Amino acid sequence: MADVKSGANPLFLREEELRQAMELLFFSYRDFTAEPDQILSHYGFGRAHHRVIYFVGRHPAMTVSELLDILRITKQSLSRVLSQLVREDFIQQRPGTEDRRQRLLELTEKGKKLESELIENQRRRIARAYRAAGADAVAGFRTVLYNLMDEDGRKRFDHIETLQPATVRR
Amino acid sequence: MADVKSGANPLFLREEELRQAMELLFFSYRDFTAEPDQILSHYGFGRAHHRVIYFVGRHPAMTVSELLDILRITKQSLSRVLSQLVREDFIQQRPGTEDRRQRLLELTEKGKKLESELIENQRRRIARAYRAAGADAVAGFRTVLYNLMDEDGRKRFDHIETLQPATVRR
DNA sequence: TTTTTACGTCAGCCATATTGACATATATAA
DNA sequence: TTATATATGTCAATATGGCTGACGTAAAAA
Repeated sequence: MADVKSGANPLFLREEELRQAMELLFFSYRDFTAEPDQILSHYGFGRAHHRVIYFVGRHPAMTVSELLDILRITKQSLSRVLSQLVREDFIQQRPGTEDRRQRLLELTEKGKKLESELIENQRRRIARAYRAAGADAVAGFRTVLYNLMDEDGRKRFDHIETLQPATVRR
Repeated sequence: MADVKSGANPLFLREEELRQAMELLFFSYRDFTAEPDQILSHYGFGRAHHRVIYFVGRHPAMTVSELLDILRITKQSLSRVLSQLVREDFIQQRPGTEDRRQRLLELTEKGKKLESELIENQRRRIARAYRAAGADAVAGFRTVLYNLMDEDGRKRFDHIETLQPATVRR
């Protein structure tokens, strides 16, 4: 109770701190994905569909390659999920204007509706956690997750100034 | 640069903050599990084996029911993975002393070696992130993840005073 | 003694990932 | 122009890790 930071000195990462971090990640991720998984199962979809819907919603006119790069799966794996989403009219494809080999991906209205349903669910959870934890904690949460990523993945967030090392440590 | 907390006011969870949280979780978890997955594949194991090894290592003499409760999978699913680990001498079982129906689970020496290998890998990543983020950020990271969990999962951490709401918010 | 609990197992199904091989259309470089 | 590289798709086979349902055994508890 005395010292909020007692277990957090990174220079002395003791067994308990280490395990605590691993378990917090495991359990929070488990719970974070459980409800969307539930929703998706009503549509006969799984977590893979969620990821595709999410990133296409995030980056309209995304190409297949970009999506593969984000998801880090093979095109064969993506193909099954993506073509299912296209077939059932959640996502639509159109040829690229500059490069007509590309299939630019967009959510249809139906896709946007599902996207909202999934996002709203997670929004509630995140809002609750952020509110309970407070603004300073949220900043710390974002900074640690950012640094947990590979160099490569961190680039994706480089436009966000509050995540940059220089601005984060006072 | 000006305001570290600019994007973190939980009362106004804007689209960008929401998406940022979702993506930080997705990418950091993806990268956090990628290397262990690599190691495990050398043994012909997957992430499911990792989870079993981890929690048995964490709680020696754990029963099968406790493990099922943590992992939230069916006993049939666990059975395949667990019996493989027992067969290949990573985990050993012994009857409970009080209740002889139970099979108490323990890591063998071989199991402990694999556990260390996996933990050491993640320790480096966590240590790096903690060091880069700083102690305050670490406290925030832990607090947010804690609150992201279901009520139920949070109980697992209730013995850790630095995660309790009263002590976390000044 | 009966019922419940802890655990295991068999059989079959499904989702999601993999690798390898091959095809097509289009862009780009020689 | 021709050759090569790229973006995408698809077929086939395989593996992992979930699931449900059914059934069985040993031991605890009522």
